[in-house]
Amino acid sequence: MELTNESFLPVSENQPQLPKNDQYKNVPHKKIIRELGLKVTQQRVQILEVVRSGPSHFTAQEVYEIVSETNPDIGFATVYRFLKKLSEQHFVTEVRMGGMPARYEWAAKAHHDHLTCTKCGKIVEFENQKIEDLQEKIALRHGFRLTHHVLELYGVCSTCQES
Amino acid sequence: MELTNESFLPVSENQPQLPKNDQYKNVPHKKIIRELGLKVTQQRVQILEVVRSGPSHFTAQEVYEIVSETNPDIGFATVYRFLKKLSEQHFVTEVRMGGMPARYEWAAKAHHDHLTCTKCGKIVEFENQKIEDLQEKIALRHGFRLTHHVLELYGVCSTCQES
DNA sequence: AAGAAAATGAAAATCATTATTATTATTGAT
DNA sequence: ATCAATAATAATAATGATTTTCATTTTCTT
Repeated sequence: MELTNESFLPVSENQPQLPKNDQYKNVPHKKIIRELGLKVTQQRVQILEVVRSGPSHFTAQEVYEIVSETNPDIGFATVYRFLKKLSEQHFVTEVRMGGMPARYEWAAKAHHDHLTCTKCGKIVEFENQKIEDLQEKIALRHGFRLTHHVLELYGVCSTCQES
Repeated sequence: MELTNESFLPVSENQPQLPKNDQYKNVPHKKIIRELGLKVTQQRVQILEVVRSGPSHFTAQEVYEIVSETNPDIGFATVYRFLKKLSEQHFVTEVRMGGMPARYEWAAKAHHDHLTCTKCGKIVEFENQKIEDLQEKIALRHGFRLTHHVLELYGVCSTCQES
């Protein structure tokens, strides 16, 4: 496979469609990969491109399929390994539920939590500073230094309540 | 295998060692199984006995091993299937992390959340009514009827911070 | 007690995740 | 720019948790 530095990324590399409040908004993929202490490879850049500009909640399989359109030679394990690295260092958040494959989400943007409808799967994102503050307090009270958290609310959305 | 109704449960069936605030404290295992819409079997009663009086965070494997001491003929799938039923109806909470086996917890007791040390795995339980209230508010604001939630805080405990 | 329906145990099947390995690509020093 | 050292890759295979299958047994109703 022969790809020049320019050719493999149809979309601009340095300004992916990230949420406005992403603290890494203007940081190129390559820089992030280096911050992780990893070598910059085409595959990783391509994966980051999808992760940072694609849908907000994705499985490794989904990322793999999207990247495959650009680079049919990429391996699933490569995607998986890299997502794991990203989540270890909290660049992405990993959420596991039921027997489902893990879902990932670019986490460097402003933090938020999820409200999920158990009937239709609809996901609403929300943020609540009061809850965040209370969490900090609780952690401190128990002598913990907080690194991250998972808050997932489950319920039935208004549409599904009608049936 | 022949077991009478009396013999397979060395510990009293109707008053397991449950937390004081368990809303099902005085409800016999059998009644709970019926509430689930399931038939009452020895196996399910035995599993409930372990789930309700055993350790607070357990894997299916752990329950299986404990029940096996009483009933060596029980199958792992039976334990697994029943725990799944229990979690579907929120009698137990299922938490999955990393590639680890799912951990379950009797959930009918007073609700609480977890603060987990990512270094040593120590788990601290806490409850915070303010957070619960805020969650309700958020759900209502989005038109959801809340059924349950998962709040897991991760950090480093005081002991591990020293190293 | 008898029949219909559900549950069980054992095993096989599935699926997500991780490890292995031979090959290829990246990096930093020349 | 080129080279050697090192890391990353793709393709498997391996692992391990979870789920399904199915022949048999048990429960629940009548």
